[in-house]
Amino acid sequence: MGRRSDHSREELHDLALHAAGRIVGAEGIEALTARRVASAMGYSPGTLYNVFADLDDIVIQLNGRTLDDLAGRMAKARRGGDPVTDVLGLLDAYLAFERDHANLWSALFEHRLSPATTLPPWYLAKIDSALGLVEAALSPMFPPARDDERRLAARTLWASLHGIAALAKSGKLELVTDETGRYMARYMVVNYLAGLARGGPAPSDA
Amino acid sequence: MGRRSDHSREELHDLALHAAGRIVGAEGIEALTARRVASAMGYSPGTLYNVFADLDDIVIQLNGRTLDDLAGRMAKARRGGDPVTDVLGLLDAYLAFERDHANLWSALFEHRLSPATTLPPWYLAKIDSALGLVEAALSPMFPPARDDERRLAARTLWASLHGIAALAKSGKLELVTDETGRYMARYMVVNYLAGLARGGPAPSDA
DNA sequence: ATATTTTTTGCACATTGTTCAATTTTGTCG
DNA sequence: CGACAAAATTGAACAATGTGCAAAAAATAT
Repeated sequence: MGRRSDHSREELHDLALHAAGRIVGAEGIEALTARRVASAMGYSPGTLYNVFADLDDIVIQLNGRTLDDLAGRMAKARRGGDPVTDVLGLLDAYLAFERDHANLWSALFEHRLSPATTLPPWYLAKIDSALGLVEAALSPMFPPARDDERRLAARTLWASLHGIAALAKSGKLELVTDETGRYMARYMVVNYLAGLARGGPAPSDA
Repeated sequence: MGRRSDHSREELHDLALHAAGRIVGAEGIEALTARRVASAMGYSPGTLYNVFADLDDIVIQLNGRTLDDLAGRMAKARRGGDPVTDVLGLLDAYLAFERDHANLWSALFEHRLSPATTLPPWYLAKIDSALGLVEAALSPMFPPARDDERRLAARTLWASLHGIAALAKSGKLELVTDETGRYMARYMVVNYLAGLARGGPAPSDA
């Protein structure tokens, strides 16, 4: 059949991402197939390949939107100026998002790009934007001259929290309660920041 | 064609896991298909399903062996009695394993079990065994009456290090050097343990 | 020898991502 | 208004996947 003028290219793009988001949100990323997205938007599979390079492209763009939503939620967390309190606030926002959009959050990490390809710059910029919130919360702990270390400290913290959340969800830690994951994350934040506050030397390279 | 007596069931089991390990080690877990494993061991795909429940079963058993190797390597790390030094030693062993067996290490975490199924107990026991090394290194910091907290502290640390290693490898942190991941992990260990040593109260539930 | 049990096979089947010639609609120009 | 060109949409194709299963063959038991 032929061309329709039901939707512009941009509308198709949006339609597909919304359909993909609904599918992933409801059934997880393994339920996301080209045929399902196409049928959910009332088009044929081939049409998707006019708008996206491939399925990976769709996943990355969907994840980009999820990152925006996550960062938006974290940005709403209250900031009082105390690093520990503020980071714990960001953590709560993060965990709330994970709870409310478990499958979309999982998709952020379950997607693996084909080897020797790197994430697009606009995607890394979104990660940076969320990381900026953590960096800001940490700023009272670092003199302005040391914002390279602050950057590294924020990334280290973020990655650690991700590890706790990821392993907790994957059932690889034999946690007793669902609350244990949150407790571990808070435990980590409190102690890591206490160590930072103590202000010892950076680890040597022994 | 009919039955052969080339290999016993146990030998088939071993043959398959060795073939799977070679494939994953060389090309990553996405290269692991039933047909490839079967052909690598000189049997037909159907035979695999006499010995394993399905492909997931093969992956889990392969990962079990990888966990054994990883724990074995970590167990060889020197222990002097100082928690920081000992944990950094375990970390080095862990990172060396990751470097030397990148694809097998990735398979440990890239495999996702189908929803509503949990990891087999013998697999969780292997994780526990590796975690025990971290717990042991932490023991000088906790009175014997507090080994529940020591257990939690070790799990928190392990999960954090996993997060750093995983995000570093996935390219989601814009790290400058390959060494940056190791540096972040050490930074995390030093500060987290310094916070623990300070011995403040456990985080409240604000 | 005959019968039974156990293995192994290879062909199915459904499903996947992706490509592409054919088809149909839209837009343009005479 | 009619003819032609451009664009978009399709559905059928292809190769590959995990997995099931009836048939076939070999080993074992009687």
